[in-house]
Amino acid sequence: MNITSPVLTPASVSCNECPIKHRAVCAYCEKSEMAKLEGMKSYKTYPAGSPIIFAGDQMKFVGSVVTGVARLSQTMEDGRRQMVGLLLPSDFVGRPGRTYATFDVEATTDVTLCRFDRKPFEKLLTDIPHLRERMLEMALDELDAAREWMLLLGRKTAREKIASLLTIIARRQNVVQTSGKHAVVHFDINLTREAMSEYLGLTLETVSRQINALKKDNIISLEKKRRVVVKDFARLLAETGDDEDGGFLD
Amino acid sequence: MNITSPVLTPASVSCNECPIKHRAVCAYCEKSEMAKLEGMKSYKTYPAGSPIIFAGDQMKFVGSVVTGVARLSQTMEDGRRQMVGLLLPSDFVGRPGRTYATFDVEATTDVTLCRFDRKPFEKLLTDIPHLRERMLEMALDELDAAREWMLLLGRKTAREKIASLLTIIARRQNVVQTSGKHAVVHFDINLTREAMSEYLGLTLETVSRQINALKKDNIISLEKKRRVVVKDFARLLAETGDDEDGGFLD
DNA sequence: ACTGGGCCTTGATCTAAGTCAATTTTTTTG
DNA sequence: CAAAAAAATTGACTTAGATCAAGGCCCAGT
Repeated sequence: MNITSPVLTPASVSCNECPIKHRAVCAYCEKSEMAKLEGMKSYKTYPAGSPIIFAGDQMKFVGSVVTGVARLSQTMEDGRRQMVGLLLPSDFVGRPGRTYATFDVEATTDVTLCRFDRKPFEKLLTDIPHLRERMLEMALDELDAAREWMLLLGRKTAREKIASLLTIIARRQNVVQTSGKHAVVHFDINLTREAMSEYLGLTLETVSRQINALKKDNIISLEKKRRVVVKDFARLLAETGDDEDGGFLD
Repeated sequence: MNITSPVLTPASVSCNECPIKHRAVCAYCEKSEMAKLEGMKSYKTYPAGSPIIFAGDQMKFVGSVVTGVARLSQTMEDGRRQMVGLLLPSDFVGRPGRTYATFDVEATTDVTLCRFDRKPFEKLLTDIPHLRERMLEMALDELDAAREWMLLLGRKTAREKIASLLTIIARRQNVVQTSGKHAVVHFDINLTREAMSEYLGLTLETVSRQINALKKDNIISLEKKRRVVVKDFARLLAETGDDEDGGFLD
């Protein structure tokens, strides 16, 4: 579902041709280091909607998302759910140093993971500085993202939340050119209204209403419910409540 | 203000006697490594209420909170504010590898930082594996905390938010013995109602009402507005909406 | 082509938390 | 110690978003 290129199968991909090699944990590794990882890795594909890890489970492996979209979420006893991570290709799954999972991970679209057994991976993490270096960088980036997300959850209105989500998804898919701020831009949101509501701390009805409000205000339009056309990206940005262009610094 | 022991002054403390040496970034360093850090460090004390760093500022230093409480927050153009980090002793301030600050940092109580110039510190981070190792661990812990916080912001009711905040503060001050779950426990919240509201994504009026509701329901009582007595910790925990005892795993 | 089941939309109503506006309590300081 | 400032409470009222409840749409499979 929504995987454009053919699904990768276990033994078929060498790290050389890996689509995420420049952004994943292994990004800084040298040839000899890659060889070690290559020897340990295995691919696994999870169908859309299926669980990858349950909170509380023992965590036997860690790995990188190669294709597809996965989500990290938390569930309360009475069923309230909050997404706490949106995992796209190159994002890391699992926390080295922890035996049990703290959050649920599930496949939103079909997801292929490049997996490593946790214990041996942890060993490599101490042996290969490049790996730890990249891991730290990724953790700090995620922390920054989590903090932006906290502002969204704590202070933004429903409309601002939707505009922010669309902006985030557009940015992560690299469909926005830094130049053409006013450009028309289109992309798929690989999330149901319900998944969006779990991301944003809203109900799915509110998500639906706000998306349609943005449509009525002529800021976006929809092709096929999950495909969004942003008529004027700058206007969408203005609706997020964030200052300026997002203030990209360093 | 609320600093129990005498305020540290710049040259007076050797790393040997540092109160946070077992939990700070430097926790895993060996003697020779500590010597390098010792040569670079300097203390600075910020009075309660004063800014430590503004978002957008150039980040000249990084460091650890030695005493006091600081907060990391984000402000929207129209003044809405959300706290995105609560920094207690041993917590790290600043993000290595970033030239400009993304968030505001300000002193909530008087705060003493153990500071390092950013550039030389980054150099040490690549030279001393122990430093990077601890840094990664701390970043991952903060990420987990941020994700719990996201659940709080996105899905919890005002009452659950207050109960959660009190629980978090009590835990961080180590006043809760894992054994005596039903024990009476008292501690200070070094935060104004407004600061609490910024933490929780509420207004200060709602914070006040909910604290008084918990008081009326005989779950807590107050001495001096900022000092809380939890009558029965297990009951407070039940009010957080989290499952069980917080499910401490590994 | 028909039908069943996910999704999604839309309307009516409800409510938790926000807003506005005084007080009261506590802390600071001259 | 009194006065001023800061923080906290409390009440009355409003509102954004939740909840409850139909329907509609769009494909996947027979």
